[in-house]
Amino acid sequence: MPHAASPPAALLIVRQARRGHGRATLADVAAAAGVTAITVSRYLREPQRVAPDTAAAVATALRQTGYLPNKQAGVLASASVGSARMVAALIPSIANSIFAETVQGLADALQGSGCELLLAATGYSAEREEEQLRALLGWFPSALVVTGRRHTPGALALLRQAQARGTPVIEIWDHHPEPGAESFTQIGFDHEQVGRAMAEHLIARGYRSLAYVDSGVAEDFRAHERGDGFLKAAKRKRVPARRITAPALEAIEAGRLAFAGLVGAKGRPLVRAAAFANDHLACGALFEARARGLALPQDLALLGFGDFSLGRQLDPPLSTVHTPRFEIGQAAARALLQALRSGLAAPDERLPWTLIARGST
Amino acid sequence: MPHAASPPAALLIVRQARRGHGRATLADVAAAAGVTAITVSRYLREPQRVAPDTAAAVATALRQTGYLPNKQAGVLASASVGSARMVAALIPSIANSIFAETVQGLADALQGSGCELLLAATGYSAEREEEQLRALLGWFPSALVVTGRRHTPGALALLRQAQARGTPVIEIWDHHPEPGAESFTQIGFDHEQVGRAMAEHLIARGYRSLAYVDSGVAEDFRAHERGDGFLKAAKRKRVPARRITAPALEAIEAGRLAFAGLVGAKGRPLVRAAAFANDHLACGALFEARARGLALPQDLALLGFGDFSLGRQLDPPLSTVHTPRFEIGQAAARALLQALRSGLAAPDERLPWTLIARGST
DNA sequence: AAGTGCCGTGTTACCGCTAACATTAGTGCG
DNA sequence: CGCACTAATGTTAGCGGTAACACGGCACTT
Repeated sequence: MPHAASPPAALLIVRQARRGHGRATLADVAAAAGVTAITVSRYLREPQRVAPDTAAAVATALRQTGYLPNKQAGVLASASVGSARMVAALIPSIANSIFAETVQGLADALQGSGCELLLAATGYSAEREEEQLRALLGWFPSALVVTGRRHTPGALALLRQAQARGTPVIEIWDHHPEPGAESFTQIGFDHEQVGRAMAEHLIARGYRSLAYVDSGVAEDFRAHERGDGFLKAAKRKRVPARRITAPALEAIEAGRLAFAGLVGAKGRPLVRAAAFANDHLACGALFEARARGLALPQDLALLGFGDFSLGRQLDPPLSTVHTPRFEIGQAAARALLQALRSGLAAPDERLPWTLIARGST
Repeated sequence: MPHAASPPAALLIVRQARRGHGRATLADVAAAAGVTAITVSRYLREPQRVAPDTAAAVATALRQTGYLPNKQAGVLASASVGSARMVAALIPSIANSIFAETVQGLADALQGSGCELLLAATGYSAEREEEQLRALLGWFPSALVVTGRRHTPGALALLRQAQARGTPVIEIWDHHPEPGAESFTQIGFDHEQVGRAMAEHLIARGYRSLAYVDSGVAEDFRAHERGDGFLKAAKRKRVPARRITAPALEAIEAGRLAFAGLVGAKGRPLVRAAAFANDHLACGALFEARARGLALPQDLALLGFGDFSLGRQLDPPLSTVHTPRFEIGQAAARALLQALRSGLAAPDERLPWTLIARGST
């Protein structure tokens, strides 16, 4: 068993400094201002607690030294959860405009409160979500924003742990509270309900055979759920409906190709109307339909999801479901800031969507 | 002057723990494994340096305790720059698909190396960039990725400081090395050159009066530079060219409205060809032109920028400039990882773009 | 005049982890 | 058998900041 080391006195002087960076520290500022570190620290956090002339001296010293606080040290020292003012967000894909806009909303709303955003993409993989979550948690984020309500058991355990420690956990883009099972704050909407509404819209318009063109991304649960709702509603109304899956390609192109599944050998549509997992797919199908000389919506009605700006500009303009994608980010920011302030989990928020009937249905 | 406090011995016991969170620390794991903290720390960083049976005990203890390393503490302790494995990125807008894809490329390429991404949007404002930069630097990121080569003096000073301390600084989406002025690693392309190529393409096609429709975003320097190059090249070839500015709206809509500036009172085009700051603007103009019954490209040729998937699907398909938007992110990640490993600034990279002539010119 | 309370600032310890050095046992070698 | 050397682990002292408490001085009581 090793014994206690007795360091030679000279060593204390020899030991070289471990600071690799050249940045000014609180102590440097304090020295310049003729006070101690804690006074500078107080000035920065509660300026009214230091005397006016001390404050002036500190302010000067801060300017002279170009001090930038080391947040790592700050978080470590005030170990209370939430002090980090850093929010970790996990989304399926950054390149997907839907999530990009949500992140924009989140970032915008956090900006004012001095929170930084730690972002990671899961590529729609639950396993990668868990992995990323583990990495992000290493930074002790003040809050966690994850997409959807489906997680691996491991990820779920991590999220629950975090929540138990007082770190708000927000699930975005979904709203499906399960009675009994306590869960995290959900901010979004019910995708099955949207799917039902899509089917009901088409049926109300008089279309009597339907299709739902699902996303080619196997783990896009929310798109699948809309499909479930769609088929369920059609079944209830006794209208035949099928589900086909788009190829896993760039979405407009995928929509073009998926169109093949909607027409028979003679090029005539097999269904009267089709709903799509997203507007890009629908636009692709619309382009293809037009290229083949179909009259829309007489020969085939098309209904998108997402209300991307493109759909509005087409001929006929695409009927679609407007989603609060920017608002989800904003609401998530509001919810987590409130949770941080109050210490209580923020309430779920069901955000409104709208089915916008334009020319294509 | 206050004196040194002499804490009563009892106090040492009474003092409550400052740990607010309930997470296992290295010491907890060490206790469970019957070793000291440093051994666990070694196991995690250089497993080959601990004896096999110790390693086994530590591994078990890690599993039992569900230990997650506290990266704040780790970074603080190993104060060497770059140890954070966290990259801060500043982009104009997350919602803009161009930058979203770049961030996706960055995130994808960083993923493997265990780097986290700290993201902030500047909203195309240089002042906000400086502000955000200041905030991000508080986390001691291992590397900085900023967009473009124009910064406020304050931001520039911060970037230079960071670089001087050994933090790689990468400017993306631009490539315009100024001889003499040493700057940061630039990864992108020369926008003025692209603008020239756009004009030359249109002139080569035989169009003898041109317009450049600039972005409505006042601080989109790169779009302006393309316009500069465009006008310069036209002037050199003695072809009349004007610059008009799109309204600051959603881009497709803005393109529709900008179209008004391209036609005279009688609805006839004032120019033979127009180039646009981005594909969305061009698509908007294309929609409007088609709606007014113009023949494209006979009555008016349209040239976009960016090669968004939409343009490929239109009739006529949009001629455009393909940009390496995903690759810029990837290259930035590669560059900064290399810089971190080597300790030297990574070399500039000029990434290739391509002018793709489709049907609209 | 002594007690009370507050104001402004300082001292100390500690957050969780790691660099630097210390210490022990074991191994090879002349 | 003593010595150098290595392998494995430990001790100590930080990193830069903040919580908790200490303490002198002053104003205000009574």
